[in-house]
Parts: sequence; structure tokens; C-alpha cells
Amino acid sequence: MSWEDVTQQQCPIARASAVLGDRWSLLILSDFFLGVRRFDDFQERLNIPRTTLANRLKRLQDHDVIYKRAYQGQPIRYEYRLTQKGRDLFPVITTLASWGDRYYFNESELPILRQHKLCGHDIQPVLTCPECHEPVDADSIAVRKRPEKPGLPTVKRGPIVYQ
Amino acid sequence: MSWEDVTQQQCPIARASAVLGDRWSLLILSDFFLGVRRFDDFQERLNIPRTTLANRLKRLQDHDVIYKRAYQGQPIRYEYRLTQKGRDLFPVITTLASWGDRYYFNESELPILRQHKLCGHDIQPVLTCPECHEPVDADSIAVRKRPEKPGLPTVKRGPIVYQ
DNA sequence: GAGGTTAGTCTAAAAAATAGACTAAGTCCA
DNA sequence: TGGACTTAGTCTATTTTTTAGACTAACCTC
Repeated sequence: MSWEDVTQQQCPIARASAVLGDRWSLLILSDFFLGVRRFDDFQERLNIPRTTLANRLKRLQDHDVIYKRAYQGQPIRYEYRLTQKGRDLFPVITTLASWGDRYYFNESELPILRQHKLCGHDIQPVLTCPECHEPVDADSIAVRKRPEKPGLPTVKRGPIVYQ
Repeated sequence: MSWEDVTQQQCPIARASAVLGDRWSLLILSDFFLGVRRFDDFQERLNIPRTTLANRLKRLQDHDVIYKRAYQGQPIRYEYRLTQKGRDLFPVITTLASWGDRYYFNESELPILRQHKLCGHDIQPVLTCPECHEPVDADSIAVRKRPEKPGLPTVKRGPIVYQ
């Protein structure tokens, strides 16, 4: 099975990995959420090779996560912006940043602070249930395969239990 | 700047990318949360090259995300388990799965369903503010650099604004 | 002792990432 | 009119990483 085949599996993480599964994409996305839009700014901030950056921005465009937009003419110059699909990666980047903050920095030494505009607190957002509003973690979720349906592809990678 | 240097930056996403920034790690983690523990199970489910899988499991161990545990003697065989640090990646995998679900599958065709044990609903968890309990997205967060402090390294990649 | 199981390692080939020079198309300055 | 600057890339040769697939170790069961 080629990597292309893997990414076409019946698995949302496989689809997401086709877009974000490499050294740089999460870092590039994180810079987008910090306001970065231009090729040279990404390149200098991340110290990413120019060829690699061009390839990544191309792939993010191909997957409709960002789009290219002229910000001046004469000479025409383009910048990159998040699409709605791209903006919807905010929870992924935020939870990853929280994890990195927790395990690689002391609380008083966090490099970036995130303030909730509504209530004014500096926060690390938490995952909650949209129905009962309780916090959610690995132990509070039961995972199962979608039932097989005629006409739909088989789900191969379901939950497993040993013994 | 080498990749090793990038990953030592004052940035939680850079640290996290040192662990998870590649084709396979998010998929491997996602399988861990589905209960997978053994080398051959990961290998068969993901169709990952055995060499690559061995390298990834090694790296996840080096970063204290998983640990190796004997599950039988004669012949002794090892399985892999998530550490607390690994279990704390649940919000990352879950939000990524939600994003993949939203953009790559119809609602009635989601491959994996997640039920909140407490209230019984099938859910896609949402990100909320731990202080005021309101949902949080990119627009509701204001980001800033930690103020420079003597004795602490400079934060180089802060938010930027054009014009 | 033949064949099976599990968790890897080994090797050569293919693919991807990298550093760094270069290009295009305009600007601004003198 | 020419030289230096800006920005968003491309080009090329080299290095690094990934890959496929055969092989190994150590013990089991028949």
C-alpha cells in the first residue's frame, strides 16, 4: 500500500495526515494563527528551506486549507490566508500548544499567552461535551466502528481489545 | 539551523513537532487510543514499513509518550502503552479526528463514532474556556508573547500584524 | 524436527528534504 | 540610466529519510 492509498482510508486521522503529517505543516499552521501571511516571513521565522516551504504552501492550497491572495499590484505580490477549513484547525493547534506548554515549559515561562477575549483570563482551552458540557478525556469516551452499511466502504481500523 | 535546533525553540508547537511531526506518528497515536498495543498490529493496521514503525516507537519512547511492557515471558514479548504524557494527547487526536470527520465524511458515514459515557450521546467534543465555560475559536482568543524576563530565553516567534 | 508466532533488524533502492545560489519583475534613489 | 533593494519564488546537487521485503531470534505446538 502506498502513502497515497493510506491517506484515502476510511479514517479521519489518515485524511488529516495527508495534509499535516510532516515536519513543518503544524508549525506553518501555528504561524498562520499568529498572523503570518507572507512567504519570506514564514521562511525567516521557521528557518524552513525555501523549497520545502513552497511545497508545503502548495499542498495546503491543494487541500483548501489556505488560499493565495494578491495584496499589491506593480509588482503583483501574493500572500496566504487561512480558509474556513484552515481556521477550523484552531482546536488542533491549540490543544497541541497546550500539550507542549504543559510538558516542555514551566507555567511562568510559557512563550505565548492566550487570553480569552470574552472573560479576560489567560487560558488553556479544555475539551468538553457539547451535550452535557462536562470535560472529556480518553477515559470518558467509548469508541466504536460505524455499523457496516451496504454501499459504504468497510471500516477496517476499528477499536480493538486484547485477551 | 538544523531540525534539531528548530525543535528546541521557545515554542510548544516546535517541541510537539519534534515528537509528532511526520507521516505516521499521529496515525500511530490514534491507533493507541483505539486500544492497539502490539508491533504487528500497528504494522498490519497502518501498513507502515516495519523499519519506520520501529523508529517511530523508539522516538515515542524517547519522548516519554509511550513505554514498553512485557505481556508474557517464554518467549518474552513486549507491548507498548501510553504514558500519562501520551494519554494527554487525547485532545489533539480528538480535535484532529473531528476536523477530518467534518471535511472528509458525511455525517451519516463517519467511520468511527465517539460516545460520551457520562451522558450517552455520540459527540464531537468542543473546545471551551475553563474559566467562563464558553466555546472558544480563533477569533475569541488574543495571543501575545510572554514579556521578556532576565534569565529566560527570548521568545522569537510572537504574533505579528501587517501594515 | 517442521512449521508457526512475535518483534524486531538488515540492506539496497527510492523518495523527500536540504542549502544556497539564482531569477523575475518591479521599486526607489541619484 | 544604472545600481541596489524587495519579494516570492525556482533550480540543482547533496544529504537524509523512508521504503519494500527478506531475514533473524527465541520460543511454542504438533
